[in-house]
Amino acid sequence: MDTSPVATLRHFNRAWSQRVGALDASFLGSGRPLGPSRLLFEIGPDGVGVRTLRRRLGLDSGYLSRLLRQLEDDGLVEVVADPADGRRRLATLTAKGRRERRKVDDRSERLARALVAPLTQTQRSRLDEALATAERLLRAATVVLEPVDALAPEAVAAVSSYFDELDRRFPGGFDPGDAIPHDAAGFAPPYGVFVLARGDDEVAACGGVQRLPDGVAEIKRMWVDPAWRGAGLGARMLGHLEAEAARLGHDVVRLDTNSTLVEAISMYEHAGYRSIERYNDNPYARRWFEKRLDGG
Amino acid sequence: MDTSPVATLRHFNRAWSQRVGALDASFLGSGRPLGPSRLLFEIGPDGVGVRTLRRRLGLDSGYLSRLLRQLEDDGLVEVVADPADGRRRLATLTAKGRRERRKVDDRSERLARALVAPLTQTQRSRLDEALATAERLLRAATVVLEPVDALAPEAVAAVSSYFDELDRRFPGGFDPGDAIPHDAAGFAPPYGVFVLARGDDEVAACGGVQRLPDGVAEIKRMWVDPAWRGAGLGARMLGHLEAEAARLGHDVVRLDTNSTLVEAISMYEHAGYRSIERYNDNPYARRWFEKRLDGG
DNA sequence: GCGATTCTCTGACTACAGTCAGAGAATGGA
DNA sequence: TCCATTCTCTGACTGTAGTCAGAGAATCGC
Repeated sequence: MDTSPVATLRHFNRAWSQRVGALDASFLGSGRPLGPSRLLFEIGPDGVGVRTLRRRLGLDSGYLSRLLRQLEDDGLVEVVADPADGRRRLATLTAKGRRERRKVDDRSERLARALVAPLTQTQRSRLDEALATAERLLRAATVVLEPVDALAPEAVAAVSSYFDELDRRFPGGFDPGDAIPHDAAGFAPPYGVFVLARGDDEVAACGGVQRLPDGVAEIKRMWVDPAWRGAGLGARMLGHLEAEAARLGHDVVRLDTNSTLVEAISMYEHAGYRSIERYNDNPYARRWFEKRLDGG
Repeated sequence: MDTSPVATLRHFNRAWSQRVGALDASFLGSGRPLGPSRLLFEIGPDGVGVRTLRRRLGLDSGYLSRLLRQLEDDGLVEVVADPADGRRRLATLTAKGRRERRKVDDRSERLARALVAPLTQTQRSRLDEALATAERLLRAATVVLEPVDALAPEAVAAVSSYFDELDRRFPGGFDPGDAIPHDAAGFAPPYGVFVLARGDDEVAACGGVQRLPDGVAEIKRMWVDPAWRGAGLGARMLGHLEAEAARLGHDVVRLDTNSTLVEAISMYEHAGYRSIERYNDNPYARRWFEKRLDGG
């Protein structure tokens, strides 16, 4: 039933935080409070902008500033102005900071190791698989879909990744031409929409709806980042775009695809799309699909 | 490899605490800090001893006392002296406290529900299964085995549960007679040992080693609590008892069992035991096994 | 019955996490 | 060039979590 995963989730949460919460508390063992330790981790070996840190850790700017100052006083990080924009500042680890970070890392690693030590090899693989599955699903569950301007930098980046993938997968490659600016007009309200799926501050998927000349809706540029595949994000995006199309007043959606994209084709068929005749002159398309939104 | 579950574990921990840590923080939404909220939960509908609370939550006695006082002032709990022992105190929820507890519970439930809401039914079941598997394995991994006196209350309770199970499973029932006090002598050092597996403050499994009249070691009273089965605890206990036998100077161990206990038999065979002739006059035994500890 | 022990409570702290308001430098757009 | 905005930092707070020492009542073991 529906209640089961919820109960399991809550139950698991208690068990987990009792046992493995120790992995966080391990930061404490380093003689440094949690805040600075997490920060040390998040800065990473290559340094990062203060602004990014603030967003990633969800900290108050004043608080973060003080934490950084503390680490700086201990000689673990260096904070310098961003040469590209004097308002921003960049934090990097010093040699001492990198050592310290490794120490905390080792500590956490040892704790994790000790935790699984009593398990047999088989049980460890089962645990590994279970946690990986759970994480993938949880990550996918917390992805949020939101409409954006098709020319917003993140949108452009996502579509470019999509085109790059097409170029790698199509036997003859793929030439986008001026597709991005050309699409943008079609994805703009009130006749279309472009949607980004965001998780962990990353773009996980994208897709858009536009109106074909004959008034029917078309779904285009649907793409899921490889790192996010296998958790039903494609189907969710598809459903979301269909709902958007319906909201825009359509009761039929179409889409085209290339025979190479077998996962996509099976997803469309699974979602109730049926094959139709060529409805456009897209030179890369080999298959055309249509779905009635009222369930017909 | 060995490193993989460790990496997954640590990775999962980050993802989990970022997303689902919200389930804890949800306590905060009740206008009450985490400490008192957790306490409200742990007291439960039936009330509980303060001492138990302290152990379960791992709190300082002074701190706990203050937390309880706070909840008492809010009219949520009542703390009264234990009639059986005037030093101890018992905490119970008032009607208002029960309402408040339910409110927090609902809140957490809703959050968990919202978390899995974007997933399809199939994905939810997969998540459910993955989390349940992970929890079972983690619980098993944190079980600790330790030698105890065979007449300690927990040991007696465990063996009694074992006998009860035999009585239910054997076609003709099982009569323990004076087995418990009789065993105790054999399990006592220096010739024997009795081991309890403890997890979550519960007894998860038990088992003992004693010396047969002919000088060979015998493993007896091995039992895993039904709630803890399916995570390899039996095999772990068996291995542990073999190691204990070796430590006591033996290089051969024997054990007997009833044909009804099929899981046990397959575990013994899997662990390298081979069937032998009857070596004792146990009226309930139908199968007898032996294993050389040096690997022969 | 008496001393040692167990159990809870009080007082006096400390450290950590985080918020809020506002100042000041750098930048971008009209 | 100037005004609004962005970004970081400082000062002044608040609340929560938790520790430590010790007092006082009840109980246990002899």
